[in-house]
Amino acid sequence: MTGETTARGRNPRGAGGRLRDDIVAAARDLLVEQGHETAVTLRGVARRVGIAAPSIYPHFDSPEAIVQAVVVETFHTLGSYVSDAIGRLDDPRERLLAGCRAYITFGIENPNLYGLLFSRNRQLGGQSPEGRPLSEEDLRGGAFGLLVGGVDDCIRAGISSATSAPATAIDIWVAMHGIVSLRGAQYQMPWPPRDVMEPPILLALARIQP
Amino acid sequence: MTGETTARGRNPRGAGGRLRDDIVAAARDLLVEQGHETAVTLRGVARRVGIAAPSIYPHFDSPEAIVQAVVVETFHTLGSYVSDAIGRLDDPRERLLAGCRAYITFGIENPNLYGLLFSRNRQLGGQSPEGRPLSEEDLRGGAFGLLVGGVDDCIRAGISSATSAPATAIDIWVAMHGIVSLRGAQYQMPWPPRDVMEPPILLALARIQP
DNA sequence: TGTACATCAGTGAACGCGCGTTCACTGATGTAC
DNA sequence: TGTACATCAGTGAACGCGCGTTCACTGATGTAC
Repeated sequence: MTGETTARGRNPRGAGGRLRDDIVAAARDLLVEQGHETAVTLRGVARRVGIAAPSIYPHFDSPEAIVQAVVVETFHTLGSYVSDAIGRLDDPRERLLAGCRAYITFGIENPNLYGLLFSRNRQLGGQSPEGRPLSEEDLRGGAFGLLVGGVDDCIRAGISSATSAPATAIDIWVAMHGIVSLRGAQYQMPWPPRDVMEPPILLALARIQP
Repeated sequence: MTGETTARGRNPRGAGGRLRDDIVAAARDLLVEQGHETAVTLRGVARRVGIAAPSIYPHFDSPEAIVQAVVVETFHTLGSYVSDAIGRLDDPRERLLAGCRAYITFGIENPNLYGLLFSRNRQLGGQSPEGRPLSEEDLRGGAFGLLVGGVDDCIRAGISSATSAPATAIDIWVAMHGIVSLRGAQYQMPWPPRDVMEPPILLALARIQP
């Protein structure tokens, strides 16, 4: 995530794909800094990368397609982030809490990218005019899939009294999403420290006795 | 909330303020339809109202100021909506559930306006370049204040084991916000019916035994 | 080994559009005398 | 009761800007013969 405008030479033959990566990285940087989807303009991205505006067309049909590429990348990043956090833990309760904590941390540390993932009119398979729809796989195989698995492990271990892992995962997900969104947007609220606020919410919704 | 472009005559003397209301209504309509804050352009609003673009300046310094007026209006609408829902109920548990249900209903039925209220860079007192900051009063006296009161009533009635009404209200608020945001954005998810999903979440977070 | 050619990875100028903003103005209506 | 004037509630034309998109082009590099 460098994001500086650097002098760049022409790519060697066969490495035209490098420019594609540079374009996505520049768009990501613009989104991180500006926050708004409208910050990603074709000319703005080109300036950032250090190329002429029309040079983007061989790689992306529209600015929206560039944003979509950032969305796909960010879903993968978020999934890896959560996956890494629970990777070396055994206890199902600890795994669940650690995964949720990682999810929320990612959202708080990357509020603009996180907001992009779940903004209206950007849903899985939905409205976006050009971008290819995200498959259910993109979500199921990602952070949400890990959450369902984490809840299921707690149910099987007998520490959660929940009856449906997917329904319980949805409960937890909406709470995590609310925490991320509102902490990011309403930073003037007297928020309790995360370690005080989050575990009771998560355990209550996971139907785990504290 | 009419929103049609109508022929309009000049306002009589002393009624210049009417145009202000028309401008805010047009901006609200654009936000409802388009969803994005960038849909509110000075020229677009003027077209919608049926006036020349410069005629907006005596009433608003910038498009952002128009959006801010919609935000203020919407906060009041949301507060009234919740207030009406709990108005004729006595039982504290019923009042809390009814108020929460109304909040979520407002959000689901007005997803774009709701999203505007809590979008990043639009927080109480924050970043917006021109708009006057929302006072704490705007929130405290509104829906969030009612929520704190509702939780407090349940604690005093002995049906909630929560120890802090404000902290518990925050827990409930983030969950409601998550429900509204994600139901609006991710309509492909297999959402349970609201009556099945919401009360258990709200009661669990309110620390009320079911 | 040379050389003509194709391809790749872009460039630079130009276009039309909607935008925010400015400026001088217009014409109805109330008010002072 | 008339009339000059101030004010209110706007208008219309023009500007410069950044945008997406198009078009013909350029120059390095690999490849066929």
